Amino acid sequence: MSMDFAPPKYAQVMRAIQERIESGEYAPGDMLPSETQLVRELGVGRTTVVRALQTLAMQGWIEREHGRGSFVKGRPESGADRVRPSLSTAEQGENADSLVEVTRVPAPRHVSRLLGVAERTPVIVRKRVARQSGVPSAVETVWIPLEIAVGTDLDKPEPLRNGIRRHLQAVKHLRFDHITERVSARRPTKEEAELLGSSNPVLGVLATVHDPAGAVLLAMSLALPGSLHELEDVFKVS
Amino acid sequence: MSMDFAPPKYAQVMRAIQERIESGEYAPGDMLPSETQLVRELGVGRTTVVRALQTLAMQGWIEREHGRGSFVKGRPESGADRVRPSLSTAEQGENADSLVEVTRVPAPRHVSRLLGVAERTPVIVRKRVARQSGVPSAVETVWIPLEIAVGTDLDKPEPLRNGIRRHLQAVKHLRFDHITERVSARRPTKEEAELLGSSNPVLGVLATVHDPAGAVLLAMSLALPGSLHELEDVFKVS
DNA sequence: CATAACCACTTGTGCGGACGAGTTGGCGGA
DNA sequence: TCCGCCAACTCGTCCGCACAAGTGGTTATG
Repeated sequence: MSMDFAPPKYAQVMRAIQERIESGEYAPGDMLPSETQLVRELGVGRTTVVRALQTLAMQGWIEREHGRGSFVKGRPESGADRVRPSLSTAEQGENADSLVEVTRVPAPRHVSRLLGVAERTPVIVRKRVARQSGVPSAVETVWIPLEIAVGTDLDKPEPLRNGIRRHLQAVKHLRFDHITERVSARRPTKEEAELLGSSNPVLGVLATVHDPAGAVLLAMSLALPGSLHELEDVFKVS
Repeated sequence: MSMDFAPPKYAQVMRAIQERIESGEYAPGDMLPSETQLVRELGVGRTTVVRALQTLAMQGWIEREHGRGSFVKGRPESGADRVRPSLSTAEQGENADSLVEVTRVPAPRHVSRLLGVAERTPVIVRKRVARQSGVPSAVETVWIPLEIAVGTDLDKPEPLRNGIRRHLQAVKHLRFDHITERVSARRPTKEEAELLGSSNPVLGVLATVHDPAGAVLLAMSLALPGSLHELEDVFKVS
């Protein structure tokens, strides 16, 4: 009668141990019960316990030392995902305020390079201003090839409430697979300076969005005022 | 007689399959031999084959589909490690040309924050200029607490041939565990502008280096001219 | 002809047992 | 006292077997 969908036992063992770590019952540095003890306590085979422990070790929850035991390390840090400005730009919903203009122009040289099309091929440009509590905090310029934009609302001057990624996903089933992003420092262009209300240095982000096959779906150029944005990153040495 | 150090069998199975993928014998999309076939071919138990295949799947070499088979995906991409300017600064060897000055000064406010010491605590400052084919490409200012610098050559105005990390490792057995890095855009300071020969916008990098316990070993502030540096990053969506 | 049952294949999970090897502490002999 | 050996513990690997469950093609049935 019951749905009776049981996760595999080794996963249950993992969960049990993770919960004890998170609750503090097993503190960092503590030795875990030995495999044999866990077998008795949990009523499963050693194969199962070992599989659970080895997976936890791979994920960084515990450390295993041959001949000594298994030791708690703590909840693994997720690698502290960096903030990805281009990803926010792809996700962010638009409103009448943020959308500056939508035009169709021949692709300038640097954009045609990013999109992999011939120079001066017509492309759609969506220009937007992101604001934080009213203050302009970024100018986002998105370049979309016509083949991609056709049949969507990307070339229409109305705000996309759900953002670019969700719109393309819903209307044309296009999947954003990965993004390459290049960050530098530069002066804002004249237009960016006007929209931002300042010509102080900006972080210039150039990004291309790719589908699973690696083809470029669209490109974007962001101007983030240096006084408002810091991109933080934590990483292990060697 | 022989050293006769044999890696575990499951690792040998993994290697065998990886090699066949890299050689092209198994092309992306191909179905791998079934577990039973591998058992017969390689003369090991199914447990061993399964462990190898499941590990390969976790690492992204292959995909496994219940009831259908295992399929080649290809060599997993390493996540395309981003360039870490602060890491280069820690590793880079110095020479008479690059070292600008080594002084002892009271920590200014923002540095004392980074180092977690009281304002105006004396600290060592090493200032260097990185060059690429003669052109100044970065100004690197490193701030080191006295406790760390004592007993090392960090407070001496001679170039450290092997770089800061290796020097601290060799002399005081201090291990660099992780680094947090914050990137922004700003104008260079007057001194940076002089050393760089330009006052165009720079990427400003503030970084702190931590030991395994999380304690701050040193801090650094880098000025990378925007016209010379792009930080590239590739990442998966969602 | 459409459908259902069946079969041969695949991977997923689980058990018990076995042996190897590293670690630790205690016990006895020198 | 000091040192070496050994037993008892730990994890690492491997095996054979078993059964569940998903997939795809063939065959029997209505």
